Amino acid sequence: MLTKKGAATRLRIVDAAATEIRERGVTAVTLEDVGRRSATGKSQLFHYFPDGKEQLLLAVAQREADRVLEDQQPHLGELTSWDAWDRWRDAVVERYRRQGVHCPLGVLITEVGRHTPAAQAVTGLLLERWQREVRAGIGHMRSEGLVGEHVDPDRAAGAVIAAIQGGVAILMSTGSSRHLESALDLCLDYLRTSASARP
Amino acid sequence: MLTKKGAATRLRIVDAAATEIRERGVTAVTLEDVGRRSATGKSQLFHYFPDGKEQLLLAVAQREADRVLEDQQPHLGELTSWDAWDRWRDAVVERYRRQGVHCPLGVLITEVGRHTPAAQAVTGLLLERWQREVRAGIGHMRSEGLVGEHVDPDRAAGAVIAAIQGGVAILMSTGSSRHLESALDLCLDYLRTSASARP
DNA sequence: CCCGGAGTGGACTCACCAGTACAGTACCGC
DNA sequence: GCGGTACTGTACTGGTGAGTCCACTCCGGG
Repeated sequence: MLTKKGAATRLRIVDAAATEIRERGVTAVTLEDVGRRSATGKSQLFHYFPDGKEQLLLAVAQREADRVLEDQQPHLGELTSWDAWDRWRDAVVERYRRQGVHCPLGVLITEVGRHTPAAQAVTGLLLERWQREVRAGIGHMRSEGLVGEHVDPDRAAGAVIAAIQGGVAILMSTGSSRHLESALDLCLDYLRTSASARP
Repeated sequence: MLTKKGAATRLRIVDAAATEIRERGVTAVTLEDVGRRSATGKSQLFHYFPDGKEQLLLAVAQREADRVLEDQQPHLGELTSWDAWDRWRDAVVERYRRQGVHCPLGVLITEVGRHTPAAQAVTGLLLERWQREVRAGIGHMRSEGLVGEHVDPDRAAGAVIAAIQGGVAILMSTGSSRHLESALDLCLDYLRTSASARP
């Protein structure tokens, strides 16, 4: 009950919606805009997303969430040396700098996620996966003695994720990546110096 | 051209809008809701805010921005000892924990601020004022030798602000203040240990 | 007291947009 | 090729909400 053609159309709709939202924000985008961009109509849209706009937005959020982690690979998966951490740092900054003022996921969350548990779950899962990878990296560094014993990998990873989120939030509203860079650098500096600091 | 009575009504409208937005989000709130809550009507609303909803939202954003800093006082203004920093930390965490899932300012920014320069200026100014106060605190600690010479107060303050923003963003989408606390603690720990760390 | 403008009430317009109805067409299994 | 189901186009509906209009009241100054 979903032919190859149908799947392609569905994908085209999600893509179109994601692009429109990136460019003009959730509120401004109408289903007609999505239809125009994807060369479809309302009937297709409701055919593939019977619950309408909300369901479509959820699909878009899911897609954007996946993309967030994809864009950090392969660096995020192999945080096993300070060089690797620096490469990852640069990749994160670059990714968000390129994205600029538009944070599709953030907007979707504040817009859709507040009241629907499903959308909230998307963010929660993303944060969890993200934090797990960072934590693994910190754990590895610690086991090699490159990060102090007194550092709790989970809390530190949480702090790093928060630092990135905040930096991105500020980037979104000011257009400058300075805060993001400062925040990440402070975290990395903290980890680096922790090995020799008091326990 | 604005009697005492008029000023009171205007204030009542802004208050009502702010409360409604806190409770139900920007998109969900209609001018009728605001009217009902403030015991006014559309005519008053447009009397005091000729440019309609956008102007009202801007006034609300302004008000919320002021409140953000107010709520951190007096701690924010006197970051002159580690005890004071800890009190401030607790005040920030408490403030946002109480605010919970609703970040009126954040929502207003993502909603209004993206395209209107005026709203963007509100955020920009808030961040600037905030960062200046934190920077002053770090500068003071450094001049007393409690923070390392190699720490750049401006960058560190930027990182602290970003950490808070990110912690709050995560608090908003997950309901847990753990990330906010971890992020702030990491920053404070960084500052504390910087005095004895390698330059 | 009375006049002008600030302040107020509420009905009305108008546009917009999510969602629906129902038509027709393309594709797949048999 | 044939039947049914997946797919697609389009016109329509119904509700909603921003912004307008105008008649009215209140209040302070002269």
